[in-house]
Amino acid sequence: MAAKTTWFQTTAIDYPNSRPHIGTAFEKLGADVQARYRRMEIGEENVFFLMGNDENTVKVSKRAAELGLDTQAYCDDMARQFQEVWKALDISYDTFVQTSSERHKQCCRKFIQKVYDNGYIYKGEYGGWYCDGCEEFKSDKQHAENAGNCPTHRTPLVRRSEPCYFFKLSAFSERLLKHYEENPDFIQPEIRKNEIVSLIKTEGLRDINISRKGEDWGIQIPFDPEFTIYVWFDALLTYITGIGYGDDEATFRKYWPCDTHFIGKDITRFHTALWPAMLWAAGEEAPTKVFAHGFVYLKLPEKVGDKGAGELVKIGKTTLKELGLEYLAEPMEIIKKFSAEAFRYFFLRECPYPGDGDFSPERFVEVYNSELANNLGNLFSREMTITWKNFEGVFAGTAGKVPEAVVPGLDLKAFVETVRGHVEGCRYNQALQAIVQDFLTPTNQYLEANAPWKLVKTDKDAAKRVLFNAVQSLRVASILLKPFIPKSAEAIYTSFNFPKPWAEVKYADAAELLAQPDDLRVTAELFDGKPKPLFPRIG
RNA sequence: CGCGGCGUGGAGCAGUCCGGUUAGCUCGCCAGGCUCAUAACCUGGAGGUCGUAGGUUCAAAUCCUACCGCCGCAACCA
Repeated sequence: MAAKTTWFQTTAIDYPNSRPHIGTAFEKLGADVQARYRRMEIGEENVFFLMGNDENTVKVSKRAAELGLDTQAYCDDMARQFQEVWKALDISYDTFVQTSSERHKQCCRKFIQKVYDNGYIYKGEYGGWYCDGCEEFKSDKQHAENAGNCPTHRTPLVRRSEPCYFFKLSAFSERLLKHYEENPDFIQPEIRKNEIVSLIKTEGLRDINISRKGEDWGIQIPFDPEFTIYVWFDALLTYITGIGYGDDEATFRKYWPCDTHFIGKDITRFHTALWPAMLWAAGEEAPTKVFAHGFVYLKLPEKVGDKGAGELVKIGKTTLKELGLEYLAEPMEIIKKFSAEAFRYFFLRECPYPGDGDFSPERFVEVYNSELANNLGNLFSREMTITWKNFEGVFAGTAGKVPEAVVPGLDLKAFVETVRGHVEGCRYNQALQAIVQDFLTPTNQYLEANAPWKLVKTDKDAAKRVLFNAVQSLRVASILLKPFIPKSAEAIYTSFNFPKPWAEVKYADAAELLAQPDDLRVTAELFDGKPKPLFPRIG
């Protein structure tokens, strides 16, 4: 089988009816680590990371109307705000698609036309509970739970049916099940796959209504302009319009099929059932993998202990604002208060990407202080300082010398492979745990056991060797940490004259201890013989 | 019987799929050490009948059954 030499990944596109919160940030972070890792391994030019906003929904136009804004202007401003947050978090996306963009609309129409021409779309009638106030259909569940009334307007819902277009999703049940079976990694983690399989087996798939009538916001259906395209049918297409489907065939063919769609676990069924079916209906391949990550829940101290999902601004009956903690729902505030690197590290270390995780201010400080400040940051500081004090930052005579291993019993190659496996499997927390516990902590122990600050008084060369060896741990760790905390990792790596340029390091470079042509030396700028703390302690 | 997750020393977790060395790790706590370092780092210690009750087995946190408690999702909230 021909190996694909490119890597294409996406995150779910977000509704811009409110600003991004830590939950959405969590998804982008996990995806960003993967993109950065892939770029290290196969080169910048072969990786494409797509993100975007999902704007063609009635909710967005309503929100804009509430604010008295033009819908498009509102969308553009939200897109700007979203990207501001993603940039502050160092999310390294290559393109940001707005579904209200002309290119997306055109490509979308081409796609739906194709599906229509292929006979997978037919006209029918859709019936449901309708609210005149909301101008939308409510689910049977909402109808039942609110005694037949609209939950917001408190007026009776009326049974209404209207013509619409259906997509023949039901025609793909068998093919989907077969696809899951033949591609066991298609849906990750496995738990989500089991859910979908049992869902299809027990409930089957029904044809879905992919049109809305009489909306002025959205994408018109090319073969019947009275209708607009149902948001999901349009949103999913972002993943292909963003890489040129319908107008840049070469780029599209270079990257499709998608290597991984990163999504939240709640929208698994859209991505693993509807989406492949849509693609097949248009004669395209299904994506290679869909990774459904877990959610982050705010965990607040004491009585407020209620976990809030989704709308994170609301915790049970209390709002964050009332608690004076509103900044917690705003990634920007956390970044400003601490740092993007700290934000990245915390979520990636603390919350298992495949499962759910908690965010609490106390835990945030704890993880930051113990692992970033006390362990990694302090290790960096002590090595730099001793080296500077005793050798003016130069390890004279180490040119051509191969460093010795500092962690007893650790097979470096195997260790790097373990970390690599965790990264590729999106088990970021385990990757970080391994780096800290199995590598950085033992390096601190190595320094303690060999006490170069003492040894330097009796055997200066021996002390130099110890430090020279220990510096390698910083090199190895910085390479392994590059996808996670890019800026800090770079700061560590470039504090020495390691021969390989930072932009070119790969995970494989971390697996070997090699001699370098010049004497190793400290190149970082020091202040009074000390480096600037990488991670100042909090509190 | 809608679907799924969780319950392991004070807190947060790993281990459970493929039962078997003294049940690991982080934080906290106590006592030492060290003093190169961001009051950091290192060593040692106290603290757990692994939700409950049964069952299988030479042997169970790990497999089976029942029960209790907590939580999330349920087709446009990541």
